Amino acid sequence: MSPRPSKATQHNNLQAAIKATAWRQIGGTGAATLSLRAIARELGITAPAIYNYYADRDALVTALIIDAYTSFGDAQLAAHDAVPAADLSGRLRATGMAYRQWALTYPQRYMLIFGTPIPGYVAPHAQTFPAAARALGVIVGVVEGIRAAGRLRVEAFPQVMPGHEQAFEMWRQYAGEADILSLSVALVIWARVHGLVSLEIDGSLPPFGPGGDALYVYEVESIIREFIV
Amino acid sequence: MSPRPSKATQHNNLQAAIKATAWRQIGGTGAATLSLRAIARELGITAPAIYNYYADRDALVTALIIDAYTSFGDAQLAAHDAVPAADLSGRLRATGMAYRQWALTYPQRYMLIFGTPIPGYVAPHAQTFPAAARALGVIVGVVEGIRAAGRLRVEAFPQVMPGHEQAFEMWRQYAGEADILSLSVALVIWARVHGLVSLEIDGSLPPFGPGGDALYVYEVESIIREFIV
DNA sequence: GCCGCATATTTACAGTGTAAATTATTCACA
DNA sequence: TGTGAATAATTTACACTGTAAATATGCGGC
Repeated sequence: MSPRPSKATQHNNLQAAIKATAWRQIGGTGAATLSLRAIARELGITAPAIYNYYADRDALVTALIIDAYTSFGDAQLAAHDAVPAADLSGRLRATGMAYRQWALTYPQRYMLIFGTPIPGYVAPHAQTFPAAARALGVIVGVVEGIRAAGRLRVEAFPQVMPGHEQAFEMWRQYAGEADILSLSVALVIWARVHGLVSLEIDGSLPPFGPGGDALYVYEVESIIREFIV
Repeated sequence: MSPRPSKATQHNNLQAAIKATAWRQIGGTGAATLSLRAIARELGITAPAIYNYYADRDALVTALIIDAYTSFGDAQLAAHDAVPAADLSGRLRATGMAYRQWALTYPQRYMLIFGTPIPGYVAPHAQTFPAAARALGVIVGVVEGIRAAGRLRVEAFPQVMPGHEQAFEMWRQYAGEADILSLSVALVIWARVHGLVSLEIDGSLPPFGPGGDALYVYEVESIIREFIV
């Protein structure tokens, strides 16, 4: 085989094909067993060829994580937009339910985002942050909407440690203007749904109710009752 | 070097030494980069020698997870026993705070338990369950104490899906007698603290309050207010 | 004294990511 | 149109990984 294939036999977009194949393998055996050589094998090329498109395996994983966040954000935005802005609790409920639904539909993507799928890999927050903020910013926006309407119930809610407000500045930049209180409350809501969902995906939770989602529904309703006045 | 070292130069307890070395490496570079060969190198033996003590790498990891759960359980029990049984909210607060404290003290152990540290490794729940139930059973016991005192506030709390009660039978067996409602409530409490702690360990949360623990304290107090009447 | 078991070593194999050198194709410009 | 540079792949090589198989040595019991 010639070192450089003629344009006819060449993948028109190898960069995308590599990512697509990676997703297929992740969907099968999980993100942990992702292998550059296996991807290359499936694409009929050799492993080092991938280095023309991704600096190393970590760069590929980072691209996958960003894709996953984008897919996640799409689901969040769709749920958000399906409810009229006036229905504050409806939007919180819709985005909350969509959070779990997306995670259960794409458990591998969820673990790719929130787990530590690859040995030695640490997510470069600087690169993934925009996509992450877009996705998680939806809930932030919902909470901000509640606060702007004067219906956010919080008393003595803790404030971020002095000197660490900068962590929230990035959020504002990517997720739209939002009060620091809204951001803080959104964080704790995020933590609650994330806790339940990650345990469920891990198989540590038995299903509740006839649909298996009763515990999650209970928690979402509990969040609505606690934070919306 | 002789295939079998004379008893003088031999480790008196190689099984334990292997585990200890593994812990040291995990404490350094994290659980992801754990390597049998590196452990052997550090102990001055060859890698296959480890197979005399652990069937394969997964078996070693499983032993480490059980150890981590045991350490975790010790911390939970210590916090539990430090508060008199009559102080229901005090016990819930103490175990809740100890949960985060242990996780921040041993983040690698926490990730070993709740993450997916090794490629292709899936925790054999059947083996880890006893140690896990001992640790997580402390909160179950606290909630059961609240319920037995008639001070558990729940309304319309969801019930486990019909046919899945068996998942709770195991809990009862290892974590002591407890009402199925107490187990269910303990699960959702567990999910809440786990959500916050895992995000904090992941670096996704900025510190709150002067001590950095204000958001967690807020959540624990919120749990106490919500579930104790 | 010898046999057998336990405990290691050596060797080997199939993987992995990735660096370096090489080669063929394609494109831009004189 | 021809030539040189850039591009996109190859082959080769290295240092790892877990682990299976065969082998050798130390030690305790008959």
